Amino acid sequence: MRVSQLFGTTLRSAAEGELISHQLLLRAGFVQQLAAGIFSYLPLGQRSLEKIRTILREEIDAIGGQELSMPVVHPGELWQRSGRWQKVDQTLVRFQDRRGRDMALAMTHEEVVADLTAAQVSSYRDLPRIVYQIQTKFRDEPRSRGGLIRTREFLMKDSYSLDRDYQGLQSAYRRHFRAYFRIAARAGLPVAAVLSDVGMMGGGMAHEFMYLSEVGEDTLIFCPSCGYAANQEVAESRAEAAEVAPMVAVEEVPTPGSTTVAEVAAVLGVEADRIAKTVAYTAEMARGQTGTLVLAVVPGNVEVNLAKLRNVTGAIELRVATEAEIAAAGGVAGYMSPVGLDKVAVFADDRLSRKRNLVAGANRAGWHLRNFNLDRDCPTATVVPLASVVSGEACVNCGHSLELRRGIEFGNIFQLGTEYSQSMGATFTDESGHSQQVVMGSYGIGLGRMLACAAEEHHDERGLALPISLAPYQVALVSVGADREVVDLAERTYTELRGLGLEVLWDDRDVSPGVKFADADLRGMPLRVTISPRSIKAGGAELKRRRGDPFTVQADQAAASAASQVRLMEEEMSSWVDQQMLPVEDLIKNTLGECP
RNA sequence: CGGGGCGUGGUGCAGGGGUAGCACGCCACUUUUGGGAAGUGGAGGUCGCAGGUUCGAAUCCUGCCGCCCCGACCA
Repeated sequence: MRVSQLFGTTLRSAAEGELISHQLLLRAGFVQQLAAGIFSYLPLGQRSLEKIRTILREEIDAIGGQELSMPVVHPGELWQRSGRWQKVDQTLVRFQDRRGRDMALAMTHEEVVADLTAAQVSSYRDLPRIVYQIQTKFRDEPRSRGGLIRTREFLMKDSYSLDRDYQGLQSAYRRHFRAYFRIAARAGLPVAAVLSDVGMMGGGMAHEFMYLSEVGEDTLIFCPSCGYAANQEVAESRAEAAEVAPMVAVEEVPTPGSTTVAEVAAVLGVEADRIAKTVAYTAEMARGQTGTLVLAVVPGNVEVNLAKLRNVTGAIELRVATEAEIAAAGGVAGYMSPVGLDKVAVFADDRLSRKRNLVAGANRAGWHLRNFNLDRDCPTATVVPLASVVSGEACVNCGHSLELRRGIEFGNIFQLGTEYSQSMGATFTDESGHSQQVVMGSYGIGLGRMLACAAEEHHDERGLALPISLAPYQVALVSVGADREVVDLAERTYTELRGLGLEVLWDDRDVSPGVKFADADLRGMPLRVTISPRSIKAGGAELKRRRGDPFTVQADQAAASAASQVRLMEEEMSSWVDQQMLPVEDLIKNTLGECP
């Protein structure tokens, strides 16, 4: 491709966006935004995306995946059958066709896969199978973020495993686990697998693959000693020993004006963790239904974990209750506790049941209670882990002190089980002639996000520095000036490079050399071949890696040398991948157990 | 949805009741050609939208819309 013919230009500056990946992808002319969270991919971005597609196809094919393609528009009836029509909030875009039928834009494809399976699979001989597609999803996120990190319309590789039993599911899960590490490594991304919430997918175990980054939106809990890794949404810590002090009678104490944990702690002279903090939420149990009040009680030094609360309440949406809602239930904002509020569902963090004689609200303005004991004073509470794990708490497995990191979710894997098979009637006949439900797994990777992560990981002050596996072109050919000799050699080298099967972007524009170099760097071209009066005088052509030192090769060897440089970079990449894969088998054994 | 910020040529910005400006980019010609060249000439803007105030609105007022950032959600 000649730059003079390329659709799309580089920009000197970009105002939009905080994230470096967002800015660079805009400036390098990879993407252009159409609306909030909706992007076009320009030819350069499209080529990088195509490389990602190829990696995904190769790796999912390698574990037995078969590519297919499913619709973007689904009949609402399908989602009604699975129950998600009611469960999922506005993230699922609903509309009606001309006949007034409910329709939905695909945000994921479990329903459709299960529906396909119902028709295509009928015998145990038809299992196991893995099917996948690389296709557009639309999720009307409340807020898109960080350029390509979170968009509303995005490309996703989604695969689905179909098995006759849970042992088969384990095997498919494991193969995806391994493949995801390879996929990330081939994109130059170091990732960690963490236990995760199943969210709207339902089902059993789930892992997220996280690219560790300070700009990540997720908080992750790691144990440096035993390798425990979990998203904070589901992370657990080891329980402290129960206190043995005798329970003392409850006593009301005045705390006028003290409505926060810090204020109450100061007034009463206790530590924050000696306070039972009560937070009221309004829980929406189904779409369109009026909310009901639920109380979450946690130690004053930690936060209520909404993912955990959502799971334990079964709510589809939770928001902090208003003062009016609290008052309607008999509570007083700032002085709340579950004591005496019989009609409200109460969920309490298990840490509280091991503590004795705490401070709690008195449900009376200006007053708190001393000597609150969860078991005695609120026996109706559901006691579960409800608070977020914080840095320094003890690992559930080994007791070592836990650490917090930030990460961007690049992919996830879910063990779904038979939930969708059941609602769509995906069954098969086993050897004994009995009908069984197909056991499903679901596995996603966002392509645009993967590109954004790669840009976060691989850049410098000059621009992108994508790994050769993702760069839109392997070689930037830069011709300097319009001398006959230069143009002839450039023309010849361009032809030869392409003849050798290399992807070349020739900057043949009539602009100054500085512009060409700056653009090649900004676009992150892995290898630069410069042909100029100076390089010819020095013996031929100059080769330079994106972050390496330049060297000169003979004119008639320019293409061949460039080709061997490219091959070298590809080999380096693949040995890096091998190195990344070294610990993975042990990791699988440790996190998923011995292979079934 | 709550909070904050911003909407002015392609891009980045200034202006703040009376002529719409700057830089980069773009077009033409000339001179240039190793790290975002120089000169000359030129094209390009319903100042987000609607209403209002005013002799007069990009500017003031009201409402709406859009985008970015922070929170609740996700690949």
